[in-house]
This record gives sequence, structure tokens and C-alpha cells, in this order.
Amino acid sequence: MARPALNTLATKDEFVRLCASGRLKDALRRPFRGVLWSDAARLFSHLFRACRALRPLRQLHAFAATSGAATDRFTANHLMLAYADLGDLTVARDLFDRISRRNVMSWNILFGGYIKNGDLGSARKLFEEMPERNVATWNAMVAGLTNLGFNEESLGFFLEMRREGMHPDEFGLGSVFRCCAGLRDVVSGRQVHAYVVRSGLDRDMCVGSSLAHMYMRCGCLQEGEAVLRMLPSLSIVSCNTIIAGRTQNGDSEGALEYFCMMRGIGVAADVVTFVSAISSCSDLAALAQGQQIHGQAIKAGVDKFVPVMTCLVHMYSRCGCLSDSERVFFGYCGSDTFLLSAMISAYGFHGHGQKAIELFKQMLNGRAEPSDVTFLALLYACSHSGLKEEGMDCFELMTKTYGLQPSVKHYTCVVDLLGRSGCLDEAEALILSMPVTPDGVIWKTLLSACKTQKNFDMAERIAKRVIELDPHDSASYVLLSNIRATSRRWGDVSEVRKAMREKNVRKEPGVSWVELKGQIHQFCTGDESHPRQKEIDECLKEMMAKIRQCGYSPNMGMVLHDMEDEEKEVSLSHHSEKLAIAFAFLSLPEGVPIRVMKNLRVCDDCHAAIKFMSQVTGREIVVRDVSRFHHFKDGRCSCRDYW
DNA sequence: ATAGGGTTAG
Repeated sequence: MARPALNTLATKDEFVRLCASGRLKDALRRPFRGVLWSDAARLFSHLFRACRALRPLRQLHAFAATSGAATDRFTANHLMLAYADLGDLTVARDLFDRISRRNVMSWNILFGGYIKNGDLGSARKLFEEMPERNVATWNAMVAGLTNLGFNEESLGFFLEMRREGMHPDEFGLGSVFRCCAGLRDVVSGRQVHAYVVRSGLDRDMCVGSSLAHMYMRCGCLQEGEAVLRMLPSLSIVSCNTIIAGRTQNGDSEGALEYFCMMRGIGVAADVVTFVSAISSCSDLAALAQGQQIHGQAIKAGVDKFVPVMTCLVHMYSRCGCLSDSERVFFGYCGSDTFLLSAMISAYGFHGHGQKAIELFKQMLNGRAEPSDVTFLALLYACSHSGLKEEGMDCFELMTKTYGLQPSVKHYTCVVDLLGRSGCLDEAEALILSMPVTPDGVIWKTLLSACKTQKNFDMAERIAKRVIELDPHDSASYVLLSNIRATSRRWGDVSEVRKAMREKNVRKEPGVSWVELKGQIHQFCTGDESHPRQKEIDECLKEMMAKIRQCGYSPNMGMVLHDMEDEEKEVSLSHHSEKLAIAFAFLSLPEGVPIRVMKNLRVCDDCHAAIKFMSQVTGREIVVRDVSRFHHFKDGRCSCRDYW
């Protein structure tokens, strides 16, 4: 673009445009030739706002001072605003003190400066001292407290504002809903909603989006969508709210549908849109769609934005493409905690504990400040790679050196870490002594460890506790019956089933991890609500047909687990999982070895099934040392009794 | 006549 000749006289509009586009020098060189001095204050205000750093602002400040404009209240207010935005509250305060006849604006600007910079103490003090407060003052207080995470206080100020007879306007209501969303307080949210409707502000785009977001955050997806449908038009924010809301409420497929619809009607996606859309691809492990959206992000020029990169790292990891996560990550040399944590998490997810630790060491060497999120990713990585010492060191570093308060999730990783390395008692002692309330997950983690360590007595004890904690959680019963089955106490297994029947607990469909074509897919067998269920069902149907064609019974198949060692374990499980695995076998790429490991209970039927799989896939399936583990009960394979 | 206060995401 050709620059205008700078020796010509500027119109005010041109001047404002130059300031807004950050071309401060050009702007400065032009207007003071022949522009009326009465306009100087207004022109300065544009200049101040255009400053992106303190240095040019100080230069301008000095210039304004020599020309006498800085004593003007209007100019001083603007100067103060510019300093406050750049975080220099000392100068802002100094300017404020020098203003002889301050107006509400002067007070509001300094107040806003304190609160935006997180100096709540000075903000409160100023708030008390203010001779006059208006709606903007209160709005700033409510928004500021919400931003700083003081949601209860924020809501309290909003109520006080109403008591003082102040009428909240469209500028402040957005923050109130944001604060209700943070508190998951749909009751207060609804009350404010009623006020919004009464005051006719419910058609404001900004109020509407935040209101809808509040409902969605509180789990009321339909109510949120209804609010957005009532708005006079679509904005990028309201579209983003729908996509994020659907993703967070478990409707990732719906989120992607909406994303595609946006393209169709020509609403341009922004960074937030891409972040949410890519997140929903992670949930669905939808690689193809994720790649496509990645491509769109490149086209839109937002693929190098840190939050987008973070989501991409996560998405590729969840889809089994660790090398693509790395490709995205290695294009970045900055120091964002979220992004680095996402890569650590990806390494952990894929069992590369050492690589996770190496990356963490980069953080310790000053690349980025580790947070609770980082430590969670790292602890997970250690527990899933069997790195007990490293994991415990990391936990100590987190609590002692960084003084971070571990959540129950952190403790669960440590319990997993201890449990997998055989320290069951230590793990139990940790749960009993930790300062946070243990949840079902942490006990179930310990129960799982009991199973792997074959400590059946402890397992019985923990299982009792877990079932007492939530008598309707089928997972605990399943785990217990698995444990009893492992020790071949079939009578006790039937007892668990009986207990489930009595308490009317329905077994949830099992969740399986399967590697397909180099990607990892998670799916719930027989779970109709699972987003990939349709696809899985189709493959299963195809598989069933083939099985029948060959004259075999359809409930033969196997489950493929990710194992600690390089090989894949094939174990027998219940009907639907067997079929899922049959599907997995069919889809495994050439060259991936299929080995049936020796610690299996395999009967003749199962041998036949393996043979059959080999026929269908045209691949060799190596069966190793199965003879020792034949296990029959009443002349039938135990797998028949298994659920 | 101007300025101050607002929504969505990792």
C-alpha cells in the first residue's frame, strides 16, 4: 500500500486512521502543520491510545507537556488511560493527583487502571474515596472482580449496585453472567436473566452471548441455544458460544456441525472458533476433520496463535499422531505454560515418560513457569511410563519448591504411580492422609492397582469402600468381578452380579482403546450415545456378516489392549468387546504384528476364532504358549461365563 | 462533543 505524502496537510480522519493503525510516527509528522490548536487535545487522545509501549508514550507525554496540552483535563485523562493500559500506575496516579478539577471520568480511569492490573487494594481504597460513582464505575468493579476470579465478591457488588438504585446496563450485565457462569450458579443467573428481559436488554448481542454462555456452563445447553436464537443476528461471539457450549456439554459432533454451517453461511471463523472446533475433534478423535480444520486455520492465518497450537498438539495426540503433535510443537520456541504442558501431556499419553521429563526440564531451565496443569501432565506421564522415582520427585517439587496445592487429580496420579510399582499400602496411606476429599476415581485407581498386583485381600477391602461410596457405580462392580475372575473364584463373580441385580445397577458399556491404522481410538462398545458409534456399528455389522458367512458364532473375538511391552495383548472379554476387536483386527495396517500373548485363557473355540481372524485379515497371528492357560469350567471356556 | 465499564477459547 502506498503511503500518503507526508508534507500535505492531514484531515482529522486521516490522522485518526494513522493513529489507529499504529503508524504513530507518520501521524506525528503530519497534523501539527496547520491543524487548529483547539483540536490538539482530541488529536493527542488518539495518539496516546495508539502507543503500544511506554517509550513512545513518554515521548508524547513530554511533547504534550511542552505544548501545554497536558494541563488540560481531557488530555490528562487520556494520558492516564494510556499509562494505565500499559501498566504504569505510578505515573497514572501522579497525573491524577495533578488534575485540579477531576471529573467522574478521571476517577473511573484510575480505578479501572488499578483493577485491570490486579491491584485490588488500591482499587477498593479509591472506590471508597470517590465523590461520585456512576454505572461505569460499578461495571468496572464487577468485571474486574470476575476477571481476578473473585466471583462471589463480584456477585455481591452487583447486588449492592442494585440496592443503591443503580440500573445495570448492557455493558455490565455481560460480566455478571460471566461471574454466574464461573460459579455455576444458574439460580442467580436466572434471576439476572429476568431483570434483563424486564429492562429489554436481552436483545443485546453481548448480553445475549454471555447469558447463553452462563446457561451452557451450568449444563443447560438447550436454554443457552434458545437465548441465542432469540438474538436479532449472528455474531462471531454468539457462534463461538454455541460451538464451545456444545463441545463442553458433550455434543462435539453438534459443535462441528455448527462450525461447518458457519462456513456455509459465510461467517468467518476467528481464533476462538478454531480453538473450540479443534477441541471437539480431540473429543471425537476425528483425525480427518481435525486435519481439515488445521488446514483452514492455516488459510485463515491463525495456526501460529498459541491457543490454536495448544489445541492442535492435543488433538493430534488424542488421534494417535504424536509426530504431528511434535511437528506443531517444534514450530514454537516461546514460553507458554499451556502449550508446553500440552506437549508434556501428549508424551505422557503415548507412554514417552522420558521425553515428557526432558521437556519439563526445559521449563525448569527457565523456558516457562510450570503450573498445576504442567505437574498433572507430568505426573500422568510418569505413572503411565512406570517412572516411580521421577514421579515422586516431581510431586515433591510441585508441593515443596513451587508451593502448589495438589488437587485430587494430582493425588490420583501419585496413587497410580505407587500402585503400579507395588506400594499399595503407601498408596492407601496417601489417600487417607491427603488434605483433599478422596473421590471415587482415586479409590478405583487403587482398586485397579490391587488387581494388577494380585493383592486380592486388599482388593476386597477397597472394593467394599468404593461400592459404599457409590452403590450405583457399575465400574466398581465390574472391577471387583474382574478381580474375582482373575483369582478364578467364579462363585464370587456370580455374587457380584447378583448384588448388581439386587441394587438395579446396570453395567455400563466397556470403554476400549484400540489402535487402528496407527491412530488410537476410544470407543464404548454398545454405547449409543458415543459419537463414533454409528461408524463402529457399521464396521461391526460388516464383521458380523463375514463371521456368519464363515459359519462361526458371532460372539468370538478378542480385545486388544495397549501393553507395557511392545506387544499387543489379546484377552477374552464379553461379547460386544470381542466384536469391537474383530473390527480392530480387520483395520490394522499391514506390518503391525499381531501376537497373542501367553497369559490367556483360551479354549478351542477361541483358537478357532484366532484362526478365523487370521483368515479374514490374511495376516499371520502368532500365538505364543497358550497351552498352559487353558481354562475350562464344566467343559466350556471360562470366557463364556464372563459377563 | 470527546473519554470510562462488556461477551466467546487453550
